Amino acid sequence: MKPTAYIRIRSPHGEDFAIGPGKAILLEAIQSTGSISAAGRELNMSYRRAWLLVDSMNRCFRKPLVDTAAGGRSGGGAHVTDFGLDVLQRFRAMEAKARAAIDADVAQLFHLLAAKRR
Amino acid sequence: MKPTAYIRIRSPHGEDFAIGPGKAILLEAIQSTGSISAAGRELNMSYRRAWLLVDSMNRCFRKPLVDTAAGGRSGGGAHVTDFGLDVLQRFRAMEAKARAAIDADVAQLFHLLAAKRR
DNA sequence: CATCGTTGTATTTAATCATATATAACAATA
DNA sequence: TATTGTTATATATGATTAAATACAACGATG
Repeated sequence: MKPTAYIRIRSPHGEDFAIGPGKAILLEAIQSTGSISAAGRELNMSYRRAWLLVDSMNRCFRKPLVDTAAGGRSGGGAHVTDFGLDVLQRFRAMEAKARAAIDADVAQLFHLLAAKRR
Repeated sequence: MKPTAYIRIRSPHGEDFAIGPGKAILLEAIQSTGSISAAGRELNMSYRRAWLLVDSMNRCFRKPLVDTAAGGRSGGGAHVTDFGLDVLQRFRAMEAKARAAIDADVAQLFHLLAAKRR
């Protein structure tokens, strides 16, 4: 297993991060499942935790990344807004660029890491 | 205040990170103070926490990044090894490269963030 | 050999975070 | 209007993490 470089963007105000690897995955799970609770189940996290992450994202950015609706035949649901999709794509693009920029360095650093846990 | 992109390197084995922004700052504080406890005081963290971070680094890598000595006139101390300095410089270089690679994207993303906390 | 401040470790206490559980509001549909 | 599964929220319990405290070992020096 290769070492991995993670990047995350801290909001200029507040304490929490605007977006990172975990929130990106959650957005993608909401996209594919159509609800916060289903996404939470898929990612093995409690509904509360998933909701909290969504709420944090929606509050960090100018506009909601996820729109929600309670009620209806299927109980309701959630979907990633166009704005949310834009942010997600930007984040993934940034990840890719950062990774490409330090790929060789990560490989070198790998050789400095201990072979086994100790 | 501008939003900041953080990168950290996860060790290929184990759960903890090999190095990240916090450990880099700690290494620099050990460099300038000559001891783990003084570095901890400078960074407003408990000695235990600072020691735990140092121990984690030393175990993640092939060789110690910090050498320690107990006893002596001044009680003892710690210093960043040549190997540790190499790792630190590599990390700072990776940070700089990653930052340069996504600098423009971070600036754009800034405009998508909420102006005030909400 | 007594002193010094640090390292390394253990133990206890406090604080924080995560999970589990419960429940009201919701709105489309049969 | 009864049913449905979700959203949104509150509360309580458990788990995890962090801090506070204590103390033995260390070794150069006077």
